[in-house]
Amino acid sequence: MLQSLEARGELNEVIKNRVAKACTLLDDGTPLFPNNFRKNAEVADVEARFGQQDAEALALVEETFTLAGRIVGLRSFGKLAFFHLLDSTGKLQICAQRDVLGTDQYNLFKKFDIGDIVGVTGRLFRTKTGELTLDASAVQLVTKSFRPLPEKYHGLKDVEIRYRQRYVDLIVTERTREIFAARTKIVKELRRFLDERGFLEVETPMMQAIAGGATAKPFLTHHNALDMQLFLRIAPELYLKRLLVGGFEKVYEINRNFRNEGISTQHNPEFTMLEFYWAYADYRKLMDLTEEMFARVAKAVTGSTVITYQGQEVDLTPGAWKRLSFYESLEQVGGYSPELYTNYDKLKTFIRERGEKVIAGEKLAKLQAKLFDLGVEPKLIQPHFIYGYPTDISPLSRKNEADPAITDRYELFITGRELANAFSELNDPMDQRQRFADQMAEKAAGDDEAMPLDEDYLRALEYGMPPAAGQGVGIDRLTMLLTDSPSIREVILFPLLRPEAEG
RNA sequence: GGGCCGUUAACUCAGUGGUAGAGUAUCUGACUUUUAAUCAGAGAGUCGAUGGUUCGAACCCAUCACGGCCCA
Repeated sequence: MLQSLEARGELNEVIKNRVAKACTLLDDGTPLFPNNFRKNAEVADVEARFGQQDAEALALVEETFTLAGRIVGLRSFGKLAFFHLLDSTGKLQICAQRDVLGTDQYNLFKKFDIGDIVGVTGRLFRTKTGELTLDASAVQLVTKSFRPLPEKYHGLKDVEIRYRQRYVDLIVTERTREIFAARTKIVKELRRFLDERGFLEVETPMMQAIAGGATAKPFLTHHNALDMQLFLRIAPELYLKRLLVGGFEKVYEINRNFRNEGISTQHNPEFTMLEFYWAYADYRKLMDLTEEMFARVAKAVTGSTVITYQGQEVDLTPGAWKRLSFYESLEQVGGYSPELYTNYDKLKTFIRERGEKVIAGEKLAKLQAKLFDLGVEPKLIQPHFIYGYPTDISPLSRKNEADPAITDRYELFITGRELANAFSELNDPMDQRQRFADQMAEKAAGDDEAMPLDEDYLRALEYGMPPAAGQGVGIDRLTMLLTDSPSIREVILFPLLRPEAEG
């Protein structure tokens, strides 16, 4: 181990000391990585049972507890020491006294380091300062730690180390542990919400021969035995809708999508989406369901439907959500006139002047979408459903019956970001074939994000897909919102980073 | 892809051209109720990398790497 550390230039004084100490432990017959230790309690249980009891009440408790965890924050006084034991449920103070442990056990304890995983047994008491503490009558080394933990007060600040060595971040940053616990809670609560309503959770292919269901660049991979080019999926949409054809009326999937695009505070190449489809419903019904769903999850995670994100209050209480059509939002929120957004040349100039790229031959609807991104989206802080998107940029959505130039589709915006995309599904195979054809034309014209034609999907529609509404919800962004995290990397355990520089 | 900022001890950070600093952590000693324990002492560095300017570079210049924020 020393040689490999030396070779990587990571060997320092502290590690050398710890290795030397470990050697003396081994010489004394103390294994560094034993597997015979068994605990019988967890910090949170102890806290829950005795957290409220005073010193007198605790003195009457004869039960002993055996806990395991990592030593964090050691304060030593010669023949007495206090430290905190961190397990997956929390922290508990441990008191190690020579008079209680005996000289041999105490001397053994003195060889432990901050960061070591240890087992302790003892009774509970309350210290002079009133903290619930376990008075150790036995200690055991469970796992030796050779690397020093970051500074106890400032913690780990270097975001690069926090993301690359998330294991260290999780040990020392309580907030990080909270965020990922919240993330799990969010996903569980979404599942519960959908399960209660009869939705069936399914898993559809992540490796797809045709990457459809969204407009995005895919990752390419290869299957050796079949000698076949495959894409990592950009969306599960077309497979989930095949299941509607197959007769499942309510389905959902929570899983990863992969999009080969830039990285930012709101984009990670792999991200998690909830997509669900509901037969015999339409996009209006989904709006109601979504308000209820978000409120439910917010309440489960934060305790309230009114939350704070980066200092701004956001009201997720059902009924408080605004509904605005796409064109209304351009006028009312963006302050743009129809003279601007319906005039192709004017709009093109306007957008270019504001630094957005315009590709030659782009349709008016695409320019309108860019105008929306520029001047409307950032202003939608409170929850807004923006509905009635142009048909040209909604190739899988059902056309509005009164106006075929727009679709029965909405996007949900909160804190100036898109959180969800939903629509009444297009189930007319002839219309869908035409939309794919339009997309292929755009692809030919140079739009490398345009959707490919999926012949098998059309075949499925030709068997008949019931009218349905479906929605995709970005789980990472929802987690950002509910954990008040400014960057998507704060809510992804191992965000994508370039390889570490050598040496 | 572009702009700005960062990279100094294990961690958090000072250090604007003249021998590399502090706190924490570590080691030694004292200490049985601390919780950023306290007190005394010690050790610990490829100043991200490479090149250049200079008598002399952590510091100035160039290139590169990694990261952050903003823009595309």
